[in-house]
Amino acid sequence: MVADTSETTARGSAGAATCTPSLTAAPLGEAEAVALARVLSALADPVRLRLVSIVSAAGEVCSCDLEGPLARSQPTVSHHTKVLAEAGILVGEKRGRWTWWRLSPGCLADLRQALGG
Amino acid sequence: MVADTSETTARGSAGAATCTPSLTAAPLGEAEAVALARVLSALADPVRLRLVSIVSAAGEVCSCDLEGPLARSQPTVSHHTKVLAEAGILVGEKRGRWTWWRLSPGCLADLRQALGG
DNA sequence: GGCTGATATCGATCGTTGTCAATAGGATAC
DNA sequence: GTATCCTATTGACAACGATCGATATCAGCC
Repeated sequence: MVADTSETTARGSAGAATCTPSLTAAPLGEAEAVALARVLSALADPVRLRLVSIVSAAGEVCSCDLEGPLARSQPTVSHHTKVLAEAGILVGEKRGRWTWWRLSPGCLADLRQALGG
Repeated sequence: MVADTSETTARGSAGAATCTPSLTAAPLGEAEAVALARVLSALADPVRLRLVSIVSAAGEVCSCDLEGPLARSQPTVSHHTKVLAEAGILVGEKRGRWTWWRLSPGCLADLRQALGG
């Protein structure tokens, strides 16, 4: 048990950058631009950038360990994790009372590629 | 001649992502996060993404050739080019009555690297 | 000089978003 | 069951940003 209790990812929302064509290749279509902008918007916040870097460095982080380093209230931290999860950047897993967050594998790589990598 | 008539770049504003450490390496500092967020914010808009992709595909584009493809008014296009220039993503050069825009060399590569490349 | 055309700025509007206090939801411990 | 703890949601407010019409600035032409 434990395994996959309930992937809080909200995968249904944004497909992330998962098959975005390169920015620098050809003129972006309207829909592609909107999809890419959604992922970039999720990252375009200092608090969320630091949140992602903390998760990335630690591999896996509990929500309760984010309030301190980010110097934000619990609702605000919850809000930011939700935004990042809806963008497909973070994956949340509930274990008991705690929610553990980790990076969605390949997401940042996809984003880099969309940026002309 | 011609050369550098007047680099409208507004280089004085944001240093771009020019020496941002990797997001995935260590926890980002406050200032670094703010700097990176500024560049990402500039890109986190569908209109600006398409603008960048148009410039990237064409190499160099006149302002007057952006209104049509972007389906936005002239003041709005001017606003977006200004935002991108202040973020260090676009470089503008005035030649006569026209302003020509091109990508700031290395900027996107720097950004990709900051994203953990 | 004045006229025309390209771009930038100003002002206003309106939707979005970051933030927190208060509250609700859920899981564990007693 | 009740208490306790962690997380999510709600509601409100302030700040930001995308957009456009009107106007200003500036370069070239007559």
